[in-house]
Amino acid sequence: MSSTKASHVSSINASGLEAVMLVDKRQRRLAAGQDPAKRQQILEGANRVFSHLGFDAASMNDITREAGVSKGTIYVYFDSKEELFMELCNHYREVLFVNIYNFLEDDGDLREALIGFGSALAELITSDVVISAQRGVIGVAERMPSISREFYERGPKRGQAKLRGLLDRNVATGVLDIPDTELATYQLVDLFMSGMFKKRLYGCMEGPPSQELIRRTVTAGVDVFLRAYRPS
Amino acid sequence: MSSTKASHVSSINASGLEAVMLVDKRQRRLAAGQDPAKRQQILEGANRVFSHLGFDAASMNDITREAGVSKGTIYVYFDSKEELFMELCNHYREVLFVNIYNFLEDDGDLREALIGFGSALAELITSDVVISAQRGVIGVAERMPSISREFYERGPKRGQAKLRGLLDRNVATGVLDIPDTELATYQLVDLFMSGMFKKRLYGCMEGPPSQELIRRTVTAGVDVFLRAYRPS
Amino acid sequence: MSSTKASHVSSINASGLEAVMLVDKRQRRLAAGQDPAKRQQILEGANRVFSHLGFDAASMNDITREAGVSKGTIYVYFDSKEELFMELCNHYREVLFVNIYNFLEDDGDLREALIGFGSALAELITSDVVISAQRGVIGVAERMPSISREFYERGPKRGQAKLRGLLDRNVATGVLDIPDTELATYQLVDLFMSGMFKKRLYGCMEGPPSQELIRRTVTAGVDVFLRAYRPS
Amino acid sequence: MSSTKASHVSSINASGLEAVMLVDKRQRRLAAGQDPAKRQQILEGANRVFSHLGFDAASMNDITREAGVSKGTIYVYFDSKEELFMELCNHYREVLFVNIYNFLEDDGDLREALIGFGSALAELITSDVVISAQRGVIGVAERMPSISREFYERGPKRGQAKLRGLLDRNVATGVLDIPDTELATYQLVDLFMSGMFKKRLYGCMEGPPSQELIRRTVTAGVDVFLRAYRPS
DNA sequence: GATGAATGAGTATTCATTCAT
DNA sequence: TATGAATGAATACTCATTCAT
Repeated sequence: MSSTKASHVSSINASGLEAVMLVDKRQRRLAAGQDPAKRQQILEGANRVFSHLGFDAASMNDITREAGVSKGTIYVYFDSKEELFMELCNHYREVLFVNIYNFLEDDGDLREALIGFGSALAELITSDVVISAQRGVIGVAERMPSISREFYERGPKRGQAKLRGLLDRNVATGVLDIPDTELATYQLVDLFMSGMFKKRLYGCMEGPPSQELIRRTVTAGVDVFLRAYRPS
Repeated sequence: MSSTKASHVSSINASGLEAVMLVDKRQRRLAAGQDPAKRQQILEGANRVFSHLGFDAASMNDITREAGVSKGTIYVYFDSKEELFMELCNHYREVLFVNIYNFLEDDGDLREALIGFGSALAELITSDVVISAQRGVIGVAERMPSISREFYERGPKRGQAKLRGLLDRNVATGVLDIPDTELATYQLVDLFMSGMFKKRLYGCMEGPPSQELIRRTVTAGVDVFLRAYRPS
Repeated sequence: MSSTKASHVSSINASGLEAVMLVDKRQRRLAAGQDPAKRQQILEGANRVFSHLGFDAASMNDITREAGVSKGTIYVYFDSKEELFMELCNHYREVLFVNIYNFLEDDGDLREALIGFGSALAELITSDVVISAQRGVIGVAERMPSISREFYERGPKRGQAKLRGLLDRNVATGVLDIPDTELATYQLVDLFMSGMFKKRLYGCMEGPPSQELIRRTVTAGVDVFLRAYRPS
Repeated sequence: MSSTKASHVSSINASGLEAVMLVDKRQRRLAAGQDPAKRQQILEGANRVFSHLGFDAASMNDITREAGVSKGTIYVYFDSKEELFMELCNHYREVLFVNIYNFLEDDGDLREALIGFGSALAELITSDVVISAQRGVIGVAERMPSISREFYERGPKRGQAKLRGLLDRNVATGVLDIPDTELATYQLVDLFMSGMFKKRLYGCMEGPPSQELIRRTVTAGVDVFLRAYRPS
């Protein structure tokens, strides 16, 4: 299962995004700034550059080179470097988190469901792509608060809500005994990646954690959670 | 006790740092780059600017203006913008974390000790100063990994080690039953500030959390931890 | 003959260099840093500024203003101020010395040939353009020895070699009796411009010497040389 | 004889300049900017720095360090960096050329006298100290023409006059047959150091020429001169 | 519509000069 | 009087943005 997810993260660029490229090639020419394939091409180049360098150190020339489009063209699609960055964040947020919530639909065993979702989430959030994105977004949080806020609210927070729904349902059926499910959700998500998230963010863990480490951490986290919140 | 600490964080600038400024004014003049008061003045200005703008967007001119010193003077005290930033990180790390570990020396009630330490740590880490510092450091992690890594290793990681000592001692005496205390330490620290840390980092929580919210979150976290790891 | 050359030196900027500017204007646009006219424009501005101020005192802003190009453009054509200066030296060396050696091909009367070549060389070397270049190059000789060395080796030294060839041929045919033609060549070149070169270099002679003065000095020098080295 | 001169050049700093330091130590304190020893100390430091770096690249801090005086003190003795440089040039010109004309007083053999004087002059002018000074002076000739002009007029030119006197006397007595002794003087001086002066100035000859090379060059030059101007 | 050469305000850093001690 | 810390204008160089082609 988590091996399925593994391909999820790493193939984001290839599959998740190209869907948008199904352009109607019949029309002779697209209006300025209207070709989704070109837009996509720019976003992908920008992503590679911003990921490696961060917002400030990335130059529009770098992006130009990486995307294979001219400077002028970029400015037709995006008003400024800042807007390009914001759109990039929005874009990836949509794409990355789109499939992750399926794990929560399952009505099978609670522990299994939590471990499955937790593993997928932990893998995604500690992946190179997402760590870079988070760093970029956190780095400009002070200057462009809306970007990072939105990133969080539409990304992690939405996951939180879905997860909370699952917990609520289990509280209702008496499987769990949780006084404050909002707080418990935060706790559970943190427990999913204890010892991995911060290390990754600060660069103290070189690459993404192994499947095995993720599985071990998530399992331990879920068990702590269940021992604490299962009715005695 | 934690209320004592509360003043600790918010008065860092006023109390913690000015101690150094008690310079013997009798001596003729201080050597170039040797006046601690001036050094402090520069660090404080730099802190304000870096906090608001991040490393890249902050200009030395901004810092000059904010610190009220001339450009030349800054370069007498710090070799470069980068060094100034690193020194700032080191400085605050030293000052901020210096007193926090006292809570772990207590040999009183375990739950009380954890709640005391957790509250102090959560307050510190979600404070404006420290959030800004973390953002700055995370923002440049891709390009200057040594800075952020060092920040983590000398800050959070050191706290982790101290806390783990306490857990180990309680496992030895049979008060706790923990298979992997390293992992458990990470879990506990995350539980201290579930729902607060990320929100703060991403700018989704405007100011620092209230004393009351901290206390509530920490207590809930500690209780989850103890329920999960207390021998049945 | 030397009057033909006279126009050579003073019209260098107008004629010698603009030849390159005959660009085919049909092509769409020239690649960055590839337009010879613009390159020339920058070199001419730089020449004016470096000539008046020397390498260090000349600022890139001055050159920007004088050349009528933007700073960015200069940096597309030349990597640095230093490189611009070196290219300028190379450029003028090539252009200025290109036609001077024709006088040495002549197989007419030796005295006439020496006077013709000496006049052309003296006029060139004491011209405003070349005096400025030499000053610039000598001024940085201590710090950037490669520039000035190259200037000498590709400029004066090469002329020396050609001239020595002529002397060698005349020694072989018994027209001259010279024990050391290398030294004799240096002597002859110095005799060409005795009393003019140093005065010009040190700024003691305001403008370039008159045609008449050059002719007189060169003739006298050649006669000294021939009296000394003609077989008795 | 030329070995005596050799020590002349290399001991300039030690002997020639300290004479000025014979200060009357009885007076309690010297007026600001009036202590010749301190002035000398500054000039020596400045000389070392300007020689190695040239006018522009030399910083007042370098001079401060090298001279062992404070910045303020330098500005008491010299109004500006520029004035310091000018004074330095004047100073060294006086000292260096002061003893060289003794060779011209001799009323012995003409050839011997010319070789003696020529050797001393060539050694002096191609010495490290004087080459550095000339480079410095030539490098700023465009911006500060008075400095370099004065350097030439009081240095080389004055020597020229003395030498011309000797030639004139020999023309009067029929030993030489020279139509234009002014020009002949320039020719003779150039012949003294053919192949050495320019090479040294442009940095194509690493250190000062050997005694042997000087002797050889001067002798050859004098012989050319005499063959050309001795009455047949 | 797409291009990329040109622009010039902005950057970090240096250094001649001043002036409080 | 001598000092050297402080100043801030000036420097070489970069890069987001524009606009002629």
